[in-house]
Amino acid sequence: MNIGQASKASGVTQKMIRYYESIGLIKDVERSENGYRTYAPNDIHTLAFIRRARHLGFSIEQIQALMALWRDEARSSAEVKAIAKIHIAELQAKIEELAAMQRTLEHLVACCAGDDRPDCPIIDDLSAKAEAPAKATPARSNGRHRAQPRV
Amino acid sequence: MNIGQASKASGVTQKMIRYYESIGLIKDVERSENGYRTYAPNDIHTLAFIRRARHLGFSIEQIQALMALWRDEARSSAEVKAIAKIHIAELQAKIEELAAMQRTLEHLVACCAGDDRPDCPIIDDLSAKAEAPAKATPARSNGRHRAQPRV
DNA sequence: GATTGACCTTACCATCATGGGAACCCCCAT
DNA sequence: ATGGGGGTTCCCATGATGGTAAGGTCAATC
Repeated sequence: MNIGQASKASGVTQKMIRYYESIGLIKDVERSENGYRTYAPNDIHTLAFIRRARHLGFSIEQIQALMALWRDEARSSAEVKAIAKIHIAELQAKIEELAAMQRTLEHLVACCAGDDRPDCPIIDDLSAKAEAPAKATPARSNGRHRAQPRV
Repeated sequence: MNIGQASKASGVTQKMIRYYESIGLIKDVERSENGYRTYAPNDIHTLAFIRRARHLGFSIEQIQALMALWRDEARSSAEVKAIAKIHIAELQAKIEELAAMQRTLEHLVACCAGDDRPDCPIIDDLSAKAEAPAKATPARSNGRHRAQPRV
């Protein structure tokens, strides 16, 4: 099975299949005489595993660990669970970060008339020089740790 | 005021100040004879604006639009509000995507014994070949549009 | 006057996972 | 032999950020 077939069967793009091979996430696959990569059903299975793990937001590094456990007959489910729990915590952190932004914005939007006049609490907030906190949403610990968050 | 002072005063790293200049988000600033960038209080204000907008998760492109409105005396608050609403929707979409991952993972983790034995529903799910959906979380439309989500 | 150290400059590389495209090779059918 | 639909490698781009190296500048201290 060539890479095009493997891509369709696994749902992973050809581009990414080659990338996963190049970074060692999957082993270098057999080549036929013309240099084409040749995939066995087992390889497709592996690729689909990766696709599903990516779909759940696992990083390549985490997937590497998961695949090692997958192959390991003597694994303990505790190890797998630990990785999953870490990822859940990562997702939770990210969600909270985004939700905090959203909350602030919702508040500002609610305060903004949204008409033809230039007066705008959103702009005011962004251009504010360390004003006193608003009374409507008091002392809410919204975990601002990074000044420049990666979004 | 040199870039170091400007960085401290605005909370934007020197690196990012130069970057913002290079991409045209802020105008090329005055240079003193030795080639050092020189910042006026107004520039600091602009940088702080950018920092706060980034903190709310606005993209550089959106910030460009927000800053144009900020400078525009004849702006309508509706224009600002529109940008903010778009961003709120983006945040919402992202949050839902992550929450869907989290929900699935929570379910799998709850099903996993997490002991010394290798049997693991998490691994089983990842390596599954298009099984029937679980009954515990039925037919939930969790918006899976991208096969390989950017997380 | 010379050295030190804090500051500034540009330029390049790395991140993370992914897509796009060019230039080229291979195979099969018309 | 020509065309088309595979495949291959290599380079570049994304977005926003950090790191580092090699060098210029300045003020203070020895």
